[in-house]
Amino acid sequence: MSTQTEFFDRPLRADAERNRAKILAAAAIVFANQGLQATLDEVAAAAGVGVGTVYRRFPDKDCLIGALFENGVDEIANLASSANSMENSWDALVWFLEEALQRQCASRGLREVVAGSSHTEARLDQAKCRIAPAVELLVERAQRDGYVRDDLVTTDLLIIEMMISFLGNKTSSVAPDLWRRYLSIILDGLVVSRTAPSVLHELPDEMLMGDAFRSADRHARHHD
Amino acid sequence: MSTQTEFFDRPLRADAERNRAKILAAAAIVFANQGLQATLDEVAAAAGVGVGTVYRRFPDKDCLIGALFENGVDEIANLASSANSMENSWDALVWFLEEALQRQCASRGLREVVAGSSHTEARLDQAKCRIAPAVELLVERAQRDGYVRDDLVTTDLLIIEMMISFLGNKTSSVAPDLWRRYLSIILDGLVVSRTAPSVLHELPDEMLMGDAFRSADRHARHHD
DNA sequence: TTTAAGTGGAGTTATTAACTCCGGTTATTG
DNA sequence: CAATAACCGGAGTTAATAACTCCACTTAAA
Repeated sequence: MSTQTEFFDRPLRADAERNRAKILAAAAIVFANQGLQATLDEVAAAAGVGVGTVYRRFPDKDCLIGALFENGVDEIANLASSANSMENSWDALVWFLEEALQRQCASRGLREVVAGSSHTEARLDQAKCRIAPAVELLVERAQRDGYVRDDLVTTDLLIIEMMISFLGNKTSSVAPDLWRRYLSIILDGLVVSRTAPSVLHELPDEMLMGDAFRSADRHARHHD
Repeated sequence: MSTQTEFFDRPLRADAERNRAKILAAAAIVFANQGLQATLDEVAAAAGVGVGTVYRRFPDKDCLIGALFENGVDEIANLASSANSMENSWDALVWFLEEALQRQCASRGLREVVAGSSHTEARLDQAKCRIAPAVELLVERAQRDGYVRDDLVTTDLLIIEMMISFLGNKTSSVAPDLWRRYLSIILDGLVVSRTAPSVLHELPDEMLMGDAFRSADRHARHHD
């Protein structure tokens, strides 16, 4: 993180820069838990500053969202690119899904930015648009190499990511890694052939039993 | 549908009963498309009556939701029970998932009622509680019979249903049967062994290519 | 010491959605 | 064909919510 905000402007006063950092840190947590619909008043409270301070540093909500998530979205796009330069195409696919989903499942805000349409920031849309083509490449390569069933369409992967990250957000407060179970199951459904039971991925440990299930969405307040 | 609303009360006047039916029909459509957050004003408009008429027949929103979805929730619970009396336990599981998901994917309101916690109607919760145990039985039987991998936990199925129905709602306006693709993939991931590629379920036709994907959630306005 | 920069948070404004109210209409009944 | 009780529409009320502003006060830094 640089110690100043805009390169061609006077740097912020020390306390102002400190507050800016507090705001971003608080916003990361608040938006991760509640999604983009969280109030800037809540962010301010979490940061221990007044709303005014938030609005002085970030003209409006979208700017804060932009500043907060441009790295995250970019990072996911980069993951897909990096994966494309791995030697084994199946490992690349799995690696990408795990890395990308880990991030999106841990932050509802990030998921909504990647999946959604509810912001004005051009830089986010721009970064978002880099994701799909790279993922499509990943799928095509894994198909060519005979790992992935060939009736799969490249967009299927994007949809699967969307499903899993949705689930991940819903259950993150109760069982942060639960989504890995369903990723495993889906991966087993994507491969071309499985010769014996032993080839099945062992399902990740973390699971939800009985009552814990019901409490899962009582935790995730607000909408769906 | 009976021609009167309450058995021990004077029957409604003919026009009132007609309007009641119109309201329920309109509400079914509106809640299916928009989810439970739709306004009763919108329902009234869709029914071609005034809001007052809606509120005269249904004291509040929850009552309308209750009247509208008790059948639906009950029906899903019954599906699970019926499935349990089918001879082949794998067919039973698949049949239940297809039937239940068809209903929940076609109505965002129904999905929210089944998955969610945002209503006051006791009758709905009551019916809802019948679903989980029946599904758990289904899973256990299919596992005992060696169809389903035994590291699966019974609640996994409920979570899978939740994931798929979420996706189904998001894409229903663009590709109503798209969810079937992902059900197929997941089913392939649930079975204990697949001996050859030919054993893979053929993925359902309907798929989403390129641009259609982006437009999918622009259609599904509101929230997630 | 001076002052420009920064701060908090009460207050403003706009929107939204649930629900009420009442003057006018219509089905039913004797 | 009244008479009337039931019903109707939809403007209006109320309450909540969230984005954003404003200004009297504080503080870093030159």
